[in-house]
Amino acid sequence: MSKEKIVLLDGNSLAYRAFFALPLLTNDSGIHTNAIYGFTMMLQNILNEEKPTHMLVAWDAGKTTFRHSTFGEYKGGRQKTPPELSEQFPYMRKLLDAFQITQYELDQYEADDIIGTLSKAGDAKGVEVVVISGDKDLTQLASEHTTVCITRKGITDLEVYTPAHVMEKYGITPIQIIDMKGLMGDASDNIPGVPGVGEKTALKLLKEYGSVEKVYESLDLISGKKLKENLTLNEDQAFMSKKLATIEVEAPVTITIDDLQYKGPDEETVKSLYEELKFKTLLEKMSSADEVDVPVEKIDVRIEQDTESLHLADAMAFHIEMYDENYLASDITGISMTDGESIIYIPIEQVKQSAKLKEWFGNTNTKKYTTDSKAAYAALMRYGIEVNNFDFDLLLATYIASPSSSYTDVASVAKEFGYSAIESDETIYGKGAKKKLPEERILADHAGRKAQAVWKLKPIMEKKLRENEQFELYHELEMPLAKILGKMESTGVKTDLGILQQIGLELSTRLAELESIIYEMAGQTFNINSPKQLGEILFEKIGLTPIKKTKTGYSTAADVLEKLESEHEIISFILTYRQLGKLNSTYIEGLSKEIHSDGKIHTRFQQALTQTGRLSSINPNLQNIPIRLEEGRKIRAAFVPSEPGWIMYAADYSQIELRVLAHMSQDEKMIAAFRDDEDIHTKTAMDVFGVDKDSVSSDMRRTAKAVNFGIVYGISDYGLSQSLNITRKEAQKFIDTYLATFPGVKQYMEDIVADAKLKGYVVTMMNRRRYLPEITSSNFNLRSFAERTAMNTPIQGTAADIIKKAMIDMDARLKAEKMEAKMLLQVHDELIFEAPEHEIAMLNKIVPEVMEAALELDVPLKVESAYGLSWYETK
DNA sequence: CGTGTCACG
DNA sequence: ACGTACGTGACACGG
Repeated sequence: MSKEKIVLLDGNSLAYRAFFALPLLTNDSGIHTNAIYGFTMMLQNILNEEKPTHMLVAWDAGKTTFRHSTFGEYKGGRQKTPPELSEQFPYMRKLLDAFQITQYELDQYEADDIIGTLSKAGDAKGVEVVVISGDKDLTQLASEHTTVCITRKGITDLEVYTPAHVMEKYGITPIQIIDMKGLMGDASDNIPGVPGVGEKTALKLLKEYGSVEKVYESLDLISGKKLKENLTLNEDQAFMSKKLATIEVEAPVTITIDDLQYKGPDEETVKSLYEELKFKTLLEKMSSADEVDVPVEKIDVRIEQDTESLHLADAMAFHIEMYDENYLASDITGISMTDGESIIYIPIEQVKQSAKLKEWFGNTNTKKYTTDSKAAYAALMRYGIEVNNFDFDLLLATYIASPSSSYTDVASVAKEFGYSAIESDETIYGKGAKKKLPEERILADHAGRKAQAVWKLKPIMEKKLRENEQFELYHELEMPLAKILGKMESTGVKTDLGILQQIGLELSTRLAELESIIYEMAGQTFNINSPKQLGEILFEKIGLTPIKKTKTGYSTAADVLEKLESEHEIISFILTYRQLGKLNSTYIEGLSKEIHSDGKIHTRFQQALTQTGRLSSINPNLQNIPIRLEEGRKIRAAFVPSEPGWIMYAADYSQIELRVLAHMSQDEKMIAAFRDDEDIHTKTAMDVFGVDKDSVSSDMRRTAKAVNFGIVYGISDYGLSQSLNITRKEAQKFIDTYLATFPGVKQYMEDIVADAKLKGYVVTMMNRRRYLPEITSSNFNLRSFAERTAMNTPIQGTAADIIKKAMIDMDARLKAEKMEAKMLLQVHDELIFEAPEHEIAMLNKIVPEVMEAALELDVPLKVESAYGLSWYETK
């Protein structure tokens, strides 16, 4: 056991320091976080640097202390604690709890006194003590065993005061600091001292006489008439000031040094708190920094050169090691495998030549456990290896068990579930420009550890999933889907570069025209794409009325500009410029770059990312190709079948979220509307406005549609007012009428929020969970957001469950029918296929059939489909 | 690398 | 009173 080291922190002082050192940061939930953030930084720094065995954070107790009975105006005239800081204290305390650091406060005493008392106790035991504060007064505690660190500028820079340093800096001993304060006073604590005596005079007097008492004993010897007069007149005040500045070292503290043992943070709780506070950098640091400290146990990985004599078990964990995260493009460096006993690593050269390995992966009887089965499937596919019978996927298991934890690499997941021997990929490969391939031995060990982690984590994760009744969701929905998505990604979508370029040419011409018109109207050239410059032109030079502000200046968002259209003719040109610029940069230029040598775009679907169970699409995103405006919609003409004589086929669920809501809420009227196959928005308008079908105006239908959307999103009067451009009062009236019309929906919304408060999470029909810890928060914003999420997630998530199920069924059906048609894309409520023309009739039959039967609800699911020679024509 | 904006469901 | 509709990803800008 190493020597004891006690760190004592002055909580209030450091919190103030952090608060004023950092700008007033607000996280996106609306709470101020600058002091919490700074405090956390300090804390982590201290823990890293000092490595204490014992630790305490002392807080000031209430308003009055024993010092006030000595001097009523003690700390008088001090600014009240700003409310922006006050609101942050509870979080700092929570954070300390999560770090499992002892906190202490004592009625009538300040943090100083607690620290003084405990540091003296430590001194007496001969233990090393480190005191940390932003208040220089504490330097009086410096001694042989006690060092005092005072924050310098910024938040992590500390000045270390040992008795030697105090002597060097002031020429006095630490204990004389008290005398110094007695003579010169302290403006910040409202300690008066002796008028006319500042730091220089005080130090001079102390160097000569030693203490306040000695100074007064030797008054006659002091030179300087004015000084002598001041000292004489303020004798009582000098002694009182000294008393006030003296830190109590015998305060009646009820804890002892043994109570301060520090055993390290509770990582889970710290992490969830960081997540709550949106401390992204600290979150990332947490996983990488901690791993350095983990003693990495030896691992015995055999690098296989001869794979034909290899023995491969019937169930094995494996990991495909790749240099780049994009498994659709990056080369495999090697494969690690384990059967729970030995661990092997097969370099890619051996993998390529091994018939045995290929047989094992393809074998439908051997079970495969891995970190990311979709990546493994797609990557091995490129090497001509087909994988069958995945039986464990760490990425998906983690996602289902805890969707909020963002999965960066195997190391972080493994760590979270108690297996911490893996280094982060960043540690192994380096990052940024320094990223490079390490030598084979290091790579083999690293990959080997991952396979080992998969093996060890399988039973733990499966148990957890079974406990939560999520095993089926994971094993029968997400796992089979992973492979299907892998196929879709590998297949890719054929993209006609010529069409993109042609549209691009037209866009460029029009953009140039718009640009010169805008410059002329503005009377100068400027960067239209810069919100800052655009704001200055519109609201300062031209003098339009600013409607909304952002953190950094004027808002120039489309909804703002639209309100200004009547004020100046430049606005409509800017709006068009923005719209076309977006098409050009994101879709024409962006997509062109993504076309591979096979003439196709291969997006990747993220299956373990969204909080609701939806997929997302990246590199590029094919789930947000324009459709609403005709000019953008034309982009879809570039997405074409990969073979001559084939067609594109698209099928989408009609109103799937509202149908899910009808089912889940069991609202009679809504169920009836869908059963009768009515236009739901028109029906809503009829009921809400109390008119018959023929009297529903297009405006009424539009309003009803917006309210329906609002209901799905977790309605708020403000949100609806924004979308309809009406007042909040009017919006609230619509909501009230709506909920009175659909009492089942009202009941459901109330129940789901109440249930979420009780359980801490909400579930979809297939038992997908979303945890909502903030639903009980006292912060209005956080709580309201969680409440809306509670209403929205079961709906959006169930819709996601349904289409995932449809994709699995669809894949099986295409196979059963021996069709050539290929599923290419999923866009939340629609599926896009390509197929030979002669399969159209069959697709028209089976696609709607399968999609509509994916899950049985109390309302029918309805699918609409279309086909054509490009994605554009599937309308 | 954070912010603003805008594309989709 | 509080100040937002739910879920995503990509691009340009500017410190």
